[in-house]
Amino acid sequence: MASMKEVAKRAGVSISTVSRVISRKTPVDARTEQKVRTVIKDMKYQPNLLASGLRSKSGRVIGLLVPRILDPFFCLLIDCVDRAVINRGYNLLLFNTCSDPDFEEQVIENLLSRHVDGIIFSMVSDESRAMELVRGVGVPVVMLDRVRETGKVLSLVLDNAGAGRMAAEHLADLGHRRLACVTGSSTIHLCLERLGGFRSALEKRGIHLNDECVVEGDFTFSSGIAAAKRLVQILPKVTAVWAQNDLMAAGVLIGMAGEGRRIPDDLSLVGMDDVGVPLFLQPPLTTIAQPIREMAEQAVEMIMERKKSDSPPKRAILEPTLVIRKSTAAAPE
Amino acid sequence: MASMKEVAKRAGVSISTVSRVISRKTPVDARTEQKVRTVIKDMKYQPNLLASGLRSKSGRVIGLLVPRILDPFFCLLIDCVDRAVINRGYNLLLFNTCSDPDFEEQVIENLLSRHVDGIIFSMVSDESRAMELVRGVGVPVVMLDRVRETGKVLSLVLDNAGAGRMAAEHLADLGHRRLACVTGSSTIHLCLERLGGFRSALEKRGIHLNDECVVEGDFTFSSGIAAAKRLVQILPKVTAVWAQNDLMAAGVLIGMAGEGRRIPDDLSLVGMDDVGVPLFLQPPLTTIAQPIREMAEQAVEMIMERKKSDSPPKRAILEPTLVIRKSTAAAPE
DNA sequence: TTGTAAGCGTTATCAT
DNA sequence: ATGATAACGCTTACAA
Repeated sequence: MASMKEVAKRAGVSISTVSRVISRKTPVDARTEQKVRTVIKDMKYQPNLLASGLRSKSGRVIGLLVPRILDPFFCLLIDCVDRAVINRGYNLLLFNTCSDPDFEEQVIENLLSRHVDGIIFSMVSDESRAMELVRGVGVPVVMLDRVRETGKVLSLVLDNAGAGRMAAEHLADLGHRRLACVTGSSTIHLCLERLGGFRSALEKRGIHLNDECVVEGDFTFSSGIAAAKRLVQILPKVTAVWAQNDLMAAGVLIGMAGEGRRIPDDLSLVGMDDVGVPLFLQPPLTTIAQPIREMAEQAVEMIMERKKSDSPPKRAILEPTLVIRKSTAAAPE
Repeated sequence: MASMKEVAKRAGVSISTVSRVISRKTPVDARTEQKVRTVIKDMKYQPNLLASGLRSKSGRVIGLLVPRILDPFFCLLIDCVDRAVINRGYNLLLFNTCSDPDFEEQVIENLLSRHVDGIIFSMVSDESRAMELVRGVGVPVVMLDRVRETGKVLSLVLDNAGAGRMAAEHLADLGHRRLACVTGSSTIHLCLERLGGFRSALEKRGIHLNDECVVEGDFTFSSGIAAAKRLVQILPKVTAVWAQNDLMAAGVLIGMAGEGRRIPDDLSLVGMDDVGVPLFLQPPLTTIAQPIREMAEQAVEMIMERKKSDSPPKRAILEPTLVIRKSTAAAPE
C-alpha cells in the first residue's frame, strides 16, 4: 500500500502537508489541497492507522469485553456498541471473557497492550480482579451491566432492584401469592440485586419468598431446563416464576412443556432482557426489557467525553420496562 | 505505561535485549533473561502492540466481516472465530456490514487501513464489489459462507445444494408431495444454490416445485412471519416447507400458530443452521446443521498457512447434516 | 500556508 | 550473546 511519503512526492508537497489535508486540523491552501486529494484518489492511499495510532496515541479503536458472546443480551449489546462507535469513526475490538475470571485477566492485559481509546466492560463476576487492572491506566473505562464497586469509575447499570420489583408487582397484581425466582449465578452482584428487589416488593405485599423457591441458574437455556425440573416438584403450590433472563425463561418454558405443564395455565412466567427469544416462544414471553441501545450509546458517549476532559466518574442508572405478552395470566381461583 | 526503554534501563541492558527476551526468537543468556523478566514483572510492562505491529507488519489482529451480528448463525460464527484466533495469539476486530453493500465498501477500506493480519469475510450479497477491493492487497483473505466467484481466493463454503437436497429428501421420505420453500434474498447466491438443490432433488422424485410455493424472505424472523401469511393460503395443498434459516422457520412456525395451524400436524417444517432457535420452538425444529465451529477453525487456519507461504487459493466445501426433531412428520393419508 | 525534523515504541540489521 | 542504530508511517512542534 502507498504511504504518505509517496503521496507527498507525487503531489510535490511535503509529507506534513499531506497529513494536514487528511486530518483537516490546520488550514491548507485550496489548490494544494485539490492536488493532494487527487493523488490520494489516484494512488488509493489509505492512512496506516497503526502508525497514526502510535504517534497520536489514538488508534480509533474501542475495546468491548463481554462474558458471553452467545447470550442474546450481549449479542445485541455488541451490535449496538458497534453502531455507536462506527458513527464516531472508531472500530470495535471484541473480547470474549468466556465467563471465566482468570481468562478475563489475561484478556485485559492483552487489551491494554493494544492501547485502545476506551474500554467498555461487562465483568464476569464479583470475583473479577478486573477493576484493579484497568483502573490507573489512563484509558477511559465504562463498566456496564455487571458492576461491583461504585464511585471510582464510570458506570452504567440497570436499576436491577427495580426490575425485580416490576416482575413481582406484575405477578402479584395478577393475584399470585406463591412465587419462585430463577436467578443467575450468585457470584454476580446484579443477580442478588434483582432477587432483592423481587423479594422486597413481595414482602411489601405480605408475600414471603421461600428458599426452596429460589433456584440458581447460570443464564443459559439449559440451566433453565434444569430449573424447570426443580420447580415442577413444588408446582401446584407455586403459580408464578420470574427467570432473570429470557434464555432461562425459555428453558423453564420448554422444560415445563416436557413435564406436561402449560404456560400460563399451570404457571405464569416472566423473563428478562427482551431480545430475540421472547417472540419465538409459545406463548410469547412477558418480560422485563432492558434499554440496551441507550446503554450502548451512553457508554460510548461517556468514553468520548472522558477523552476530552477528565470528567468525574459518574454512575448512570437506566430504567427497565415491563413488556406484557401472553406468558402471564391471573392466578387460579 | 512502561516502555521497553525504561525496562532496559532498569535491567541495565540494551533495549534490543529486552526485545529479544520477549520475542524469544534469538537466544539470550539465562542470567540476563532472568533479570529482564523480573523487571518486566515489577514494572508490569506490556509491549505496545501498535508499535510492534507497525514495525513488524503484524499487529496480531484478524478482521471479521459479517452481514448481521444479530443473526444467530453469525453470532456463533463470531464466537468460534474469536476462540480460534485467541488460541493463536490474535484478537478480533469485528465489522458489521449491516447487509448493506455500500456500507460494506466503506468498512473494507477502513479495515485495510488497519493493516490486519488476515480477513475473514462473509459478503453481503452477490452485488458486493468487495472482492475487487480486498484482492490484490497483500493480506490473506478467506471468503466464508457467502461467496460469489471461485478460484481467485481462499474460500470456505457449505455444500448448499446438498443442504437443499437433504431437506427435500427428508420431506419426500416422509411422503410429502407438495412442498414449499422460504428462501433468503435472491441476490445472495447461496440461496439460489439451496433452492436449486431442493428443487432438483424433488424433480428426481417426480415432484415439481411450483413458483407460488417459493417465497422469498430475507433471513429475518419477521420475514418468516410474512411468509407464513402467504403460505397459509395454499395450505391444505402444501404439506411441508423448508425455510432456509432457522430464524425464518421460527417465523413461519409462530405465524402459522397465529393462523391456528399446528406444526407438524398441518405442516411439516424444516429449518437451517441449528443454532439457538430450534430448541426454543415447540415442537423443536428439525433443521439442517452447519458445521460452524469447523468453518471458523479452518478459516483461521487457512489465514495462518497463507501468512507463511503463498499457498494457492483453495476452496474447501463443508458438509451439512440433517438434525431430525419434532417439526416434521409423515404426510397426511 | 508550508516544510523540516523529532519522536511515538517497537523490530531488525548490523557490528562487536 | 549483546548493543547501536536505522527503520516502520505517521503527527506535531517549530521554523520559515
